[in-house]
Amino acid sequence: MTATSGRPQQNAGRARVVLGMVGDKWSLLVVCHLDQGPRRFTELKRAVEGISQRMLTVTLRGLERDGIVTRTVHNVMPPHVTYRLTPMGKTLYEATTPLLQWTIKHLAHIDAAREAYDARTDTWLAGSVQPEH
Amino acid sequence: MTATSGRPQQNAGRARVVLGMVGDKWSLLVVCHLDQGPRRFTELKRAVEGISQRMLTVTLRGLERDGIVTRTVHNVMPPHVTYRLTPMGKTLYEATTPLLQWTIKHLAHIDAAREAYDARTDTWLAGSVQPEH
DNA sequence: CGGGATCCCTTACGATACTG
DNA sequence: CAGTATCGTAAGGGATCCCG
Repeated sequence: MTATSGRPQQNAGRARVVLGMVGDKWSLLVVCHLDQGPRRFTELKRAVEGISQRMLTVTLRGLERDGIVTRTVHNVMPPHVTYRLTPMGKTLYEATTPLLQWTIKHLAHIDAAREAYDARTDTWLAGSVQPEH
Repeated sequence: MTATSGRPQQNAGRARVVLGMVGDKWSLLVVCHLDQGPRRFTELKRAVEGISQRMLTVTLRGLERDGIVTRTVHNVMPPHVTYRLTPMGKTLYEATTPLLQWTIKHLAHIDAAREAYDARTDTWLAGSVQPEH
């Protein structure tokens, strides 16, 4: 048997839960940065390149709801809010490590596979359609 | 340092690649089933509950393009096509194992966190609006 | 500073019908 | 059997404005 026991249906079903949590565009990015230590909203906004303010809010709310991060509000002016990983959040990030490692290891191979596939596909298209007269 | 070395920006950037591959609704499900051995199109269709014929095709094409599965056509009538994991596909699935394990371990805690969060949120909403009558 | 509310566009996805 | 083609809907996500 493989490392994960049980029927594939079960495994995969569970997998959907994690993917629902960190499978989106930004969650893992944010978790990754929070693994470095607590961060404030604007710090994250700057650190996570390309994220919009709206998506940072949405992402953080989702992570908070799932118990991955905690949100701490210090009632001062101007507002001061810090986000940090929960212990569970820490373990979640650690659990993604093999996947990170895998990606780094296979990145070149993946790119090659894609180019090869696209080249095949493009050729078929070019060959099936007659260049107009 | 954590298990993954390098700057978070790098790690997370790589993570996006894997998530782009298996972060969608069906890919990991399909990979999971193919880990059991080669399968035919209709076998997968039946095995992966709820997947539409269209999404199975789309998913398989994507996995094929990324070098995760191979598609083998036997030219007979009726058509006979088998899909199987590539060696790289095997290792990808293995790399997801910790995440599966993590999910199984923390599922109850996640549900609890969600309910607690939702309860808090609902209370706030209920408190701000007066019950009519 | 740390958001919420709104608008709008692009994808992902599902249902259905047709085909070699 | 193993798809392709087409359509409609829902969700994801970005840009912008506003507010305590």
